[in-house]
Amino acid sequence: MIRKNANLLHYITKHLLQHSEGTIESCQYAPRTVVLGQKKRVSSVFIIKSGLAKCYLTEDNGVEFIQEFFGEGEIFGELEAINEKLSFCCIEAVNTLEVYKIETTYFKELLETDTTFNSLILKALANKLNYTAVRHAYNQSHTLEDNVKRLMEHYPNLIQEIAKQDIANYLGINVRSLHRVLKTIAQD
Amino acid sequence: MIRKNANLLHYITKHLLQHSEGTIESCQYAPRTVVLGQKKRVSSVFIIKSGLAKCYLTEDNGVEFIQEFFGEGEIFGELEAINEKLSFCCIEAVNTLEVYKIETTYFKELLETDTTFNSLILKALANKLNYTAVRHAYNQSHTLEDNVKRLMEHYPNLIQEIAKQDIANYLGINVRSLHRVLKTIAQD
DNA sequence: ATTTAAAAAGGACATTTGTCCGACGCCAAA
DNA sequence: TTTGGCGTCGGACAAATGTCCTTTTTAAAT
Repeated sequence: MIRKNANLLHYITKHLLQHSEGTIESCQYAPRTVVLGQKKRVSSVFIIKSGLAKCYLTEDNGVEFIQEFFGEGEIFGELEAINEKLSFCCIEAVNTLEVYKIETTYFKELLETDTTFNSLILKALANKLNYTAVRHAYNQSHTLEDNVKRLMEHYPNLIQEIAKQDIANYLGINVRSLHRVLKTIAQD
Repeated sequence: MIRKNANLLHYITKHLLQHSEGTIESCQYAPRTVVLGQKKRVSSVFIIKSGLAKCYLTEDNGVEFIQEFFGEGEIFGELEAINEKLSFCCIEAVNTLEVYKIETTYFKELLETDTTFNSLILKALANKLNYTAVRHAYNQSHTLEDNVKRLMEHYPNLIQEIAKQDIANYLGINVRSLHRVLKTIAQD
C-alpha cells in the first residue's frame, strides 16, 4: 500500500546529486497538488524525498482507482520515460511532498551509462510488478473483510493517516461498504 | 489478457541465438504441464516461441487467480532472476508450448553487457506494469458485464479458446456468475 | 455403440455490495 | 457566532454475486 525504495533514494543522494550539475532539481508540493496529470506528456522522472503521494487513475465513468501510495524513494514517471507514452496515472500530494526531478533525457542517459542506476531501476520495476500482482490476486480472491483486516495489520494507523474515501478507492469499493466492514471488524 | 512481445522474440531469434553457444535451450511442453511452480527457486528465464501459457497464483484459501495469459515473445521468470526471489506465480501450458530457456546467470550477464537486450527488458517490464495497472483499475471500476464485454471485443474467439473456469479465474469471479453475465449479454 | 468423466449451463436461495439518503460533528470563512 | 462545506457514519432497500445443487452437453475411452 505504501511503496518505498530506500536503495534508490540512497543512491541518488549519495552518488548522483554530486555529479548532476543542475540536471537533478529539488521540488516541493503542497498537499493536494497534482504533480503529474493523467494523459499528459511526461518530461521528468520523479523520486520522492519525503512525504506521501497517491497514484490514481480516473476511469471513463468517473470512478477513481488508487494504484498505490508512494513514500520515500519511490519513483514515478519512469514508465512513461521508458515507453515514451503518455501518463496513465495521476500523482497527487497527500502530505507536503518533496521530490527530486530528473529530466527524461538525462534519466535515459543514466540508464545507458550508469550500470548501478540501471540495476536499481530494473529491480524497482520488477519489485513493483511482483507487489501489484500479489496485491490484486489477494484482493480478488478474498472477502472484503479479509482485505481490510490485512491492510490494518500492515498499517496500524491507516485509518488516522488516510481518508476513508481513499482507502475505499484503493480497495475498489465504495465508502458505505468500507464503513460496514469496519464496524463488523470492530465488533469482532 | 494475452500478452505478447514481438520485439523481444525477434531479437532473440535474429541476434542472440547465433552467439549463444548452447546457453539458450529450446524446450517443448505438452498442454497442462506446469513449466514453473509457485514458490520455487528459478534457475532459468523463459521466452515463449509459440503456444499459450497461463500465469496464475494459488491463494491460501485455494482460489486460483490468473494474472495473464502469455503468448509469443512473452518472458517469464525474469522478475525472480532480477530480484533473486522465489517464484510467486505458476506457469502452465495451455496449448503445446515452445519456449527458449536462458540460464539465470547468463540472463543477468546479458542485462549487463548487451545494451539492446537491457533496453528490451526494461521496456517489457514497464509495459507489463502499465498494462496490469490499467487492467485492474478497469476491472475494479466497472461492472462484471462491462468487463466481460470488453474482453470479448478484444478477443472475439475468447470463449472458444479458453475454458470458462479460466476466464472466471482471470476476472476474479466464479463460473456461475460468468454464465449469468454471458447469458444476459447474449440476449442483448 | 456404450460408458464415463469433465465441462457447460442454469434454478433457487443466501450473502455481499451498491445506491440513495439523512444525521452528526468538525473546521474554516464570513 | 454563525454558516456552509466536507468527511464520517449508518438505515433501508435494490442489485450484483456467491453457494449449492441438478441437468445437459461434450468429448474421450472402452
